[in-house]
Amino acid sequence: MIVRELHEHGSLSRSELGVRTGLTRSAIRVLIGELADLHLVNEGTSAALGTPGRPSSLVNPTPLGAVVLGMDVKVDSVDVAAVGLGGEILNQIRVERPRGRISVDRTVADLVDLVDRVWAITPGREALVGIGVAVAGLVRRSDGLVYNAPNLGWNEVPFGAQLSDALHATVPLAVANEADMAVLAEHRRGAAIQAEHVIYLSGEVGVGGGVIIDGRPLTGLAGYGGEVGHMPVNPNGIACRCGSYGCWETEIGEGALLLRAGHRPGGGQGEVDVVLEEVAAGVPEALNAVDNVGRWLGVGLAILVNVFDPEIVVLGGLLGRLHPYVLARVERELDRLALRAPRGLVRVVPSMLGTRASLLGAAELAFEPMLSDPLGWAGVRTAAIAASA
Amino acid sequence: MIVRELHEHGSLSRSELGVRTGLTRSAIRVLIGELADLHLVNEGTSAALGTPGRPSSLVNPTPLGAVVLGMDVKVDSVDVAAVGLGGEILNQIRVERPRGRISVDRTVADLVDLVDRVWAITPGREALVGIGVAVAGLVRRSDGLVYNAPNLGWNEVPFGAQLSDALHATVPLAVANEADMAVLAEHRRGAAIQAEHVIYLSGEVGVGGGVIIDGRPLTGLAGYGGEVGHMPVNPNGIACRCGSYGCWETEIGEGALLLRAGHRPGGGQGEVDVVLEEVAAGVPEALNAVDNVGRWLGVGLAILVNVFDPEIVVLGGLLGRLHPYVLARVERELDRLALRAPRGLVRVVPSMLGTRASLLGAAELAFEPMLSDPLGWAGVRTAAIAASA
DNA sequence: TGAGATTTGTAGCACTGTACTACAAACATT
DNA sequence: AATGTTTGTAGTACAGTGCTACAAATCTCA
Repeated sequence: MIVRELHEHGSLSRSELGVRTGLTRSAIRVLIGELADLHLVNEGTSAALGTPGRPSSLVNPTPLGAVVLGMDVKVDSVDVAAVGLGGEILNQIRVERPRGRISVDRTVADLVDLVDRVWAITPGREALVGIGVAVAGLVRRSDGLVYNAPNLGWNEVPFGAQLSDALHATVPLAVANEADMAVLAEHRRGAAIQAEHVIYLSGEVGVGGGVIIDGRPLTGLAGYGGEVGHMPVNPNGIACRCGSYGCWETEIGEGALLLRAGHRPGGGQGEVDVVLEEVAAGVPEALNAVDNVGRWLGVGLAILVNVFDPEIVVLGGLLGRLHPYVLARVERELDRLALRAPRGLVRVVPSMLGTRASLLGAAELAFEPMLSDPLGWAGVRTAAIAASA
Repeated sequence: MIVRELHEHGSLSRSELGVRTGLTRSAIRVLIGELADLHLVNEGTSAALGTPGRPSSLVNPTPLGAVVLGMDVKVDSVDVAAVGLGGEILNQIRVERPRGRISVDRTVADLVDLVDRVWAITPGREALVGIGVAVAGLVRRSDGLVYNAPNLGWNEVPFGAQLSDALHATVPLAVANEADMAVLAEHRRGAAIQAEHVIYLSGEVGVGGGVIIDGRPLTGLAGYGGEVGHMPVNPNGIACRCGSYGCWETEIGEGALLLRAGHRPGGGQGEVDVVLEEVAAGVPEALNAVDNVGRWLGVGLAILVNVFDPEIVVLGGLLGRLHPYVLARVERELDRLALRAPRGLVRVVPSMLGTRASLLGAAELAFEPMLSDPLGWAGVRTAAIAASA
């Protein structure tokens, strides 16, 4: 509990830790001592004052006491970052890659290369406790199988196993869906801090979704949960590349926006930028395209608001950029279509972490095994080092 | 953990309890002793044999060691039952009531009356540990406020407080949505035992939904979660009595079925029975009506399957009765509209508990405070008795 | 039919983790 | 400078669980 509080909230005084965990000063003292011995926390000077009484000493998470690798396989880029305890990005390196089919082997090789480059400039390699990878596709959590990733052209790829082998990983490696990771990051360090019921929508090429319920991520049976992009919302809708019809993505995705705005759908980021400029300039076709996105965004969100009774909806990626232009229309559709009871409790806000959300979320996922049992984890690590010596 | 295992699973041998809880024989022994002193459990004769070794003695939950009242406020009936630890219904009494606006005061009075009648034939009143009430409407969990219950004509009624006062309740009273309770019961004692990811659909007059994720009920921020009946699924759909348009309920609810089958929508159970007979007899209009329900059931379930990645969908109420007639069409729509990954994992089955599901679920909810801390709860009760003496 | 194997319950002891208490330290207030 | 407040420290006590040895109850096999 202590390590988790410090990791998620940042430095806290001993007394604040006592209040948050419910432990007494005695217990806090013993535990902080153990964690300090493991270099997971360190005690700083007294906290800020202003109140009577002896000032409480500040307990900090030691960034280099536990380090993870976060990775993000996006449609047009790949990111690797080393992240320290407390969530600080130690170093991050990105490579841009062309859109379209990109082989698994090539991706694994790129990631291995980026990892080498990150370690070259990052201390604390021996403190590595986990690896997390966000992928824009459907991922089976148990083994990191990528069931399919249309934007990458992958189908049933044992990506987790392949990457773990290539990295000669000696720590847990977890693969998960991009939006699931983004909502985790926004929940802990972004726009949804302190919200326990969060819906996140990522509008990249496709539309992904991530959900936090009661503070816990929704994964579903196998890890395919939260896939809202392919909810059938329009029975009269067009065919979707997923094989279905009238998917939400066909109405609010990048392609739908570009098409309705009179641009070629495959244009990518550059073309989207043009549309956004046109919107700002008041070009009717662009305004109309954005309005259509707003309308269908509202329809789909009405479903999700009824189903989840969330307190906040976070719009990321393209949808985050569109937030100022579509908010009014979205709110109107929600008023019209969602049940009044849950509708009254929800706010729709843009992402705070932007494109880094899924990368940071992958890092958070990588911390989980250690956070759930820091002492046990450290014990195992110490034993392994002792055995190898 | 021990009391919960025994309550949810039924009698278990000591050694089975050890395996399930991870406790050693020593710990089990001490704890069983304490629980036996509180009359929550009792030890029976040796379990069935066939294996070598000393036979393990069987531990039973004592039905009268902890008793709850479960209540169910339905559209055309009200139920009250006394339920013992282990889930056994000790006594249940129902009164039928005409459909339509029924006043809150009248309902409270009916419930108080039924409670008196149940206690008159039920021993163990002093073992009461909680009261749970299922209501066909939107309920705020924190205080039992019924935000609205269209079939009862209630709006923003402080039902929980009112009922608790009228009963002079000295134990926790919780009010919750009918379908949320039904899924709880189906999960613990019905069609979805051992499934950790469950979607339940109740088709009564309206369409309600309940969801279990990772073995835990989805409530949402205030308790309004799981309200799938008013998901907007048909943008071209008709106005719904909730004020929105194209709600799922307008396509798969009782009214939609009756209307399309050429019967008057307000006909109630009797009229539904006629339609089902017509379906069995092969009347084209009725078959067509059922097919339409199947189609839209599939569309909405495709949404839910994508969002939740469940392992089982349980159909209750009217939809449960329709299950054999609509299953094929539902499966076909799922194949067409849902993502292949989660779609492949899900089964669609009828309810096992039928009309008693929400009543049993309400009882389960009532057990929760005691189950989360049986010893503490018993301590409080003992102290209260001592103080009153 | 009886000896050994197997599994379980019992009893006592040890260990771990946390709370409790008293006291010292560091600050604000007056 | 005295007093009150809050926090850290140290020692002790207590509760809960695991461990070990032993007894009890059954099955298996010669």
